[in-house]
Amino acid sequence: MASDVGRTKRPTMVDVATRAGVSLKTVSRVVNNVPHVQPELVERVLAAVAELGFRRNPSASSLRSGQATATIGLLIEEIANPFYAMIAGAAAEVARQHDTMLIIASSEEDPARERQLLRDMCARRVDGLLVVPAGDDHSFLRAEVELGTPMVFLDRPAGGLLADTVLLDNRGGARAGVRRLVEAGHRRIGVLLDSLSVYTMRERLDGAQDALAPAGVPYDTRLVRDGVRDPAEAARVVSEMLDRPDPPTAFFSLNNRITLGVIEELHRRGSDAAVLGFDDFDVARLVPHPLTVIAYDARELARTATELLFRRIGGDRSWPRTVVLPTELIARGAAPRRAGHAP
Amino acid sequence: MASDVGRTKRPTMVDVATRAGVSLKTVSRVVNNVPHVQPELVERVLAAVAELGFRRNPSASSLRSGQATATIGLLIEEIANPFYAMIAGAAAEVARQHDTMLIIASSEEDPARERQLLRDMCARRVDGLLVVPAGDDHSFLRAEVELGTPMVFLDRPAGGLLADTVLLDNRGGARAGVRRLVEAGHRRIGVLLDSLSVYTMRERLDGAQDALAPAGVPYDTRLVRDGVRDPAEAARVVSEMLDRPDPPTAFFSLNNRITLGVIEELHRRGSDAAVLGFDDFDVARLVPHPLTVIAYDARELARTATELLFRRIGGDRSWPRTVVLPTELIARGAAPRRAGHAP
DNA sequence: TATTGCTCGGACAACGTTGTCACAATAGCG
DNA sequence: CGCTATTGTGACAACGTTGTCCGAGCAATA
Repeated sequence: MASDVGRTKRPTMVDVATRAGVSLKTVSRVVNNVPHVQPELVERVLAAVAELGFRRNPSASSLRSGQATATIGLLIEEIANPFYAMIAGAAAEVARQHDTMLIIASSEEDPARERQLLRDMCARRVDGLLVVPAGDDHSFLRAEVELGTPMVFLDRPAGGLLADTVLLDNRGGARAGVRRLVEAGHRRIGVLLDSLSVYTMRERLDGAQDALAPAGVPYDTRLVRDGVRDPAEAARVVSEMLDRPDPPTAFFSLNNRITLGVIEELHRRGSDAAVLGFDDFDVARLVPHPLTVIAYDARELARTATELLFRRIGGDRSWPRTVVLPTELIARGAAPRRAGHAP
Repeated sequence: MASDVGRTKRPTMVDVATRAGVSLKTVSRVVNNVPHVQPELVERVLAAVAELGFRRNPSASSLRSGQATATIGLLIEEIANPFYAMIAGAAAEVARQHDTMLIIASSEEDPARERQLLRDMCARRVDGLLVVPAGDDHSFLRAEVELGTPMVFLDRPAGGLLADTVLLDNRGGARAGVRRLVEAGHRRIGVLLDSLSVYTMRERLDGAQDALAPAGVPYDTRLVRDGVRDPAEAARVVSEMLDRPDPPTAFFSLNNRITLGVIEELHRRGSDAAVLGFDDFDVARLVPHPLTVIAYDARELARTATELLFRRIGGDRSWPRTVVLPTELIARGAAPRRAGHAP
């Protein structure tokens, strides 16, 4: 009589049990695929589950069992950035293969926010955490790690915490790219970068210096410009450098947003300065200027990190490891008009 | 004595209560900011919380209170796609303003997977759901909606379900763009699109037809090509159309991936056919060919939808509404060389 | 047929939190 | 000074699920 009153609440296992005429525990067993339940009962339970539209309450489940929420967290800087979008896509794909949901949170480069978000995700009992660090102190996570939440850092190393890390060979890539510029005869190379406070930028700049020194090319700080936030700013800086008495014959841009601005300005002026850019981008081959990019596989970066994370979740207790993925030099853009450099 | 044994478990409110010398309930009150607790006790509890590193277990919390997990779900097609990345970014931003986490799941255009993911997110008791539909039947969500999970659909309408929806004016945008082509004298316009099974593509094609008919331009099905999946395929189709006896003098590309291929091929051939593309993209102004794009604000789309969702979560029970956001025509790319069309 | 061994169902408690209710302590009033 | 309001605190149960344990049922064997 009263059984169908109050259609407002979600069905529970008790409802299913009543409907199927079995005990609560039997429903639990069926739902959790525990073997040795009579096939006939299994069928009755499944029928009841379907009829009532029952779905297990994961809060109750993970509260009782104390384990697994089938969720991993990904902390990045900004999801709208294509680089992180690719990271997220690859991580989601691997997560899916493990029947796991992915929670994505953006730190917006703010260490305080990063801290809060990471704590929040831990409080949600995620099974594991993928982190592109924003701050440089992650010792506050040590307690969580000891409590058993596996973590893998990617793209940048963690600060003050021994943990699995997957990085790109920023330094080696920059070194190889700049070496090629130097070998092509360039001796004045303008370098534009976003912010030296970011690990990857420092590595890339170090790589550039690595390549300059052995070739006897002086490191001219007037040709290195920090704080270039967007394409417009990059264009301005390029313009300014080209107006100097001895303008650069080549530019090294440390990320792809900057590369766009550099190319735009060079194209506008009809300059034939060489451009080397860190980060490939999908329309690179369409740009109206010859361009060499230091490319890497962001998806592979995320895939490697996520697989490592799942190994940890699966119980791998070996010593934390650091993986460094290679970069690759690729020539892109319009064919060079003819590489003639200023004297 | 035994109180500090087993440092392996997370501290609970009971631990905090013991430490602070108050009752469990008082801890709960402090943690939940319930007023009328003696300031001194609040302080003691907070101190204990800090010392033990306590964080509330959200599983237990939401199990008991039956409400709010401070999480919303976003279902999209593929997170690595820049369009969806922007959607996700804007949604995450609004979610953050509401102290809410965002779970992102990708349907990969698979209705079965969409269904499973949506159910899964509902089972997780998300506070609300943002959905870019992949399938065309969402009646299976009716039960969830009635159970009180608010949902907002965006970019495409839901099938078989009355729900809040935020769309772009695909049809109007396409109409305006094609009208401009027609007014410029084009009478043979090649149309390239991804798949007619997608709502937005159908709308855009309809919009194109809307513009052709009143101008007396015949709708030539030989100039409409479905199933153009990637830039390479688009380039092939363009090449083929240009080799016809009466080649198109303009192309309308229904998404930006196609636009890239179209432009690449036109540029390669040195053709000056006009290009109209749906979707703006960040390097559009760099492309070596004049180009008009039908642009829209994807972030605004997501923002509107997410804000609507939070209004629902906040208790707005008004009749479901549909919002249509405008598009805009923008001229991009290299300046036209001189618009001379074939006779 | 009695005994053993094995399978499988069900009663019960527990996970960590919060809502309900009742009680203690204090203040306000006649 | 005793009575009621008001405020602050705690005992208890409950959320929905799962682990433990016991015992009923049944087949195989002596």
